[in-house]
Amino acid sequence: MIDDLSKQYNPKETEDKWYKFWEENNFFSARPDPSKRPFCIVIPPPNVTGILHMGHALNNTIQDILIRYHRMKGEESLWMPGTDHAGIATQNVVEKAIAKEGLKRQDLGRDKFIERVWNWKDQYGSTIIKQLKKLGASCDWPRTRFTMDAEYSDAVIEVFVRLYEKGLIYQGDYIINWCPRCQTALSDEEAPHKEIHGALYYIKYPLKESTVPASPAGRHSPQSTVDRRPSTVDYIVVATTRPETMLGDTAVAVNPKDKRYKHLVGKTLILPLVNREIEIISDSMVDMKFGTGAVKVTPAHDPNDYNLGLKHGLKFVNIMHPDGRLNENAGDYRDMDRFQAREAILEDLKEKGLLEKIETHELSAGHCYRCHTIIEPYLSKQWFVKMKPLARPAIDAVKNGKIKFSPRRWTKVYLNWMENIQDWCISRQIWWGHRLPVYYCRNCHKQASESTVNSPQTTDKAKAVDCGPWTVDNKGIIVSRVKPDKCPDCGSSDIYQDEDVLDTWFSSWLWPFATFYWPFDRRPSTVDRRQQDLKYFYPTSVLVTAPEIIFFWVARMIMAGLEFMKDVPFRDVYIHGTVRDIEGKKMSKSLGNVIDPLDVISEYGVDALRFSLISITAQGQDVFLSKERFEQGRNFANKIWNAARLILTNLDQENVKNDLCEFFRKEDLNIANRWILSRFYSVLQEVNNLIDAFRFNEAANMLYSFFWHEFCDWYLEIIKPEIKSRQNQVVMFKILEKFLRALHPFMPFITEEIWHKLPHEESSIMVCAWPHIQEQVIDKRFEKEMESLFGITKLIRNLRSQVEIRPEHKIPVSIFPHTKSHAKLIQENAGLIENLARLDSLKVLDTNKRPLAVISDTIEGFDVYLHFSGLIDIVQEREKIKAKADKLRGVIKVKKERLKNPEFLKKAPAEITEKEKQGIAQGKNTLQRLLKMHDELR
RNA sequence: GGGCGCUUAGCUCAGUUGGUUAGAGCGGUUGACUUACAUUCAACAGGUCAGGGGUUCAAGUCCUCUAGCGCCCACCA
Repeated sequence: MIDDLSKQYNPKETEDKWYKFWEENNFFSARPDPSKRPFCIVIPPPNVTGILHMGHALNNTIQDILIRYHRMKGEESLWMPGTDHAGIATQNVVEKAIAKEGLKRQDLGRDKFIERVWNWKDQYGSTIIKQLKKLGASCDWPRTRFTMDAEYSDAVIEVFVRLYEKGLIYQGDYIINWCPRCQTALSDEEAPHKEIHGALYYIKYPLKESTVPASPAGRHSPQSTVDRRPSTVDYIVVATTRPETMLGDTAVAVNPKDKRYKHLVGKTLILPLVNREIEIISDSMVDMKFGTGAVKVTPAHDPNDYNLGLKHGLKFVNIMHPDGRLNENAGDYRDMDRFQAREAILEDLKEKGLLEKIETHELSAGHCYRCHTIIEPYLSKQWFVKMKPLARPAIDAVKNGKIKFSPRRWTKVYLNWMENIQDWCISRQIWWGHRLPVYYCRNCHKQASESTVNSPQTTDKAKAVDCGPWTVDNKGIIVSRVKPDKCPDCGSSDIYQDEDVLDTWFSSWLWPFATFYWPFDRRPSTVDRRQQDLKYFYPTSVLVTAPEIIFFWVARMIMAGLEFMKDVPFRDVYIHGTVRDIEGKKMSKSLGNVIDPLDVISEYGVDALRFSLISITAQGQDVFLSKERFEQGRNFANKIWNAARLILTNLDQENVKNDLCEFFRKEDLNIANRWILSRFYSVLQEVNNLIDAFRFNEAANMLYSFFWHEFCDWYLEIIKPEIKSRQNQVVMFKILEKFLRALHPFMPFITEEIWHKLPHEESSIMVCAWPHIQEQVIDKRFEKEMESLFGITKLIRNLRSQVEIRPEHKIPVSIFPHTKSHAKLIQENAGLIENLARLDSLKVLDTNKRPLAVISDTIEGFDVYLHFSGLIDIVQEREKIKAKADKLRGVIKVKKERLKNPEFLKKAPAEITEKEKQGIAQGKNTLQRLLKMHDELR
């Protein structure tokens, strides 16, 4: 059992083995248990198309730590897994796949295409799950849910119908974010704005009839002073960043206060290239300072202009096909791509002398979050959720602390968004997703199919509506959980379903309860057990996620939870940082700066990946990664492995077998054992607090430095000479065993592997109890005393190193302890120091009279004399001592001044003043000794 | 245009509610194959905590201003 321990830890031999073992034993399974507290995390469902990246690795490691920790603490801990159907992303992936066969989705037709997506999902959809298993994720896998499962879809439909019935879902024609490549509407969140280097084009719009200017109006560029002398105004200059939209202009607007244009309001312009007559209107929305102060109004292609259009009763001229080409309303530019048309239009304007100038202009435009195409603001009929009523309780829940964000600063981000929330466009013109439970009676609602302009099958019929707003006519619209047989109004059976599907996030926002099969009434057979599950685990405990999906998902889950469950979906939201490369760039495939977690796993091991990732993730700060970072984790695993080897090869299992729970009486323990026990439980206490506060990196680093620097470097070295003593056997075994438990959530595989080599009762470390704090063994005095002995040891090592005494050369050392208790400490532990500092002998002096031929130093409570007769650089030594003394003098001076300050004495707490006093006394003492040494050294 | 974060050792970063002489990992220098580990051990070097001003007995930590970097949000054509 012991001989097979190799010198190096080999993760490959353990990882798959133990994962299989855990799964086979159902250790990840959680069931409602009234005798235990529930702890539940729902996984942020990765896309079915997903491949594990560092963001997943970090996110899921944190969740696994929490789950394993709470499980060991005796809470019934459920980690609910699943995947997201990720409408657009998945559709894009499958479209790419069939493109290799030369097919478009339209060639297959809707049903065949959907079938292909399901096939694809069956074949590749479990990749990400397998990878999460590789990471060690202890999810309750048999519960795995998919947002397109039949039962999950029931929840989606239920929610749609309820919201519709409550008047919170409506259909209407609005300007939405349109991706011409994906050919679907997007929500505002799915169209993030990015800076682009654009231009501001100044275009002349001729007046139908020239007028004499009342003032030098009509010329607006401040620079143009030379050529400004038209006696008449025969045009107005407008500035635009998207000249191609001029084809859809139906007005030019100016500010009513703008003196330059006051006399022109109401006059008619001739829209160049199109020769449409358009009116000059006035509206306070227009910013006089921007551009020329005159703005072209394109109600069908700009959200602001849309509002102006409604307000002033303007025409809405749609000039674009859904794929971004211009339509028949664009005249000569018909069928050109929107950017191609821009060039052509500019060319033509220039030729006609109507392009006054072009300025470079930085602007930001929405980009499709799936394909990065520039978004087109596009007028179309879509479905929306009214958000304000849902937001109100969700704001309250965070404000009154029912939900807490960590780090706290995200609260503000959340509240800011919530308080300015806009209605949510939820219909998508793609095929992969939940069909809207909306049906139309062809008889009552003749126009319905025609107004769904974006539906791929519909013709690209241009939309030139005379005026708005459109009355939303609900007649003939049937929103229903099941397809109705006939129209409730007219009785017609000519009924068809809306072609659109729902935004993916419209299913994700139900995740914390839909994964528990809510609503139950639709599947009565399994109601009882499932209801119990939901009741027991909802609200869930913690949501762990990245900042970029606070709006997409977190905020919406809170709203859905409060609306449908009447309770928050989770109590804590832990937001971790974004994983970036070493230059601070976001890791992405296109940048080619990706570090693949699977590569790291095969090179360093899962535990190394997890530990390194966690230890460098400060709370909420972004993570900057390079591959070398994983060496620390690998080295730590190796260190643990080798410490275990040492212990196992020296452990007489009889010593610990029969009395696993027995501790020696405290008084009988030697100082090293007392010390390490005290340290372990001190550290454990901290670790508990840190995990509870989501400070995982600090917890991990605390365990690291305890194990490496205290347990291995000092403790094991101390007991090594007497490693066979029964007391040492029991304590070293105990500490190792408890430490492995505490480390298990961070490094599950190596801890399990070693656990099985130790004498043990439980079948797996992951079902062991989290170590209970033994407060009675925590003793700060012993910790201090031990530190003194370490201090002396270090001081001797330092002196040896200064005079280059070879390690194998044992030398005599004398110590003068300043007090009786110090003397006692040294006398009792002389052997220990002799060993640690490789001494020939350690003599305790009763006077600090300096022996001959020594170098010496002093630390708190002790003078240490190293007997050495060789040559040393006396000048250098004296300088070192002097420098030390000078520094100390400075410290003493500062402290003295502090103590002289009446304000300090009055206001500082007693313990601080006391500390200062002690500090001075000790400092003086040490200083005196240093000076003495300095003088004697010659 | 708002909001947030960062600036601490050569590099990458920790640093809870303000309280001894500011820490870690990596890197550097020196020495060591000490029978658990060279993925190791020991020792050393290295910091005006971005800059200015303020609050306080006490500031890396709180306030304010400035500079640089980064992120998020926003309908200025």
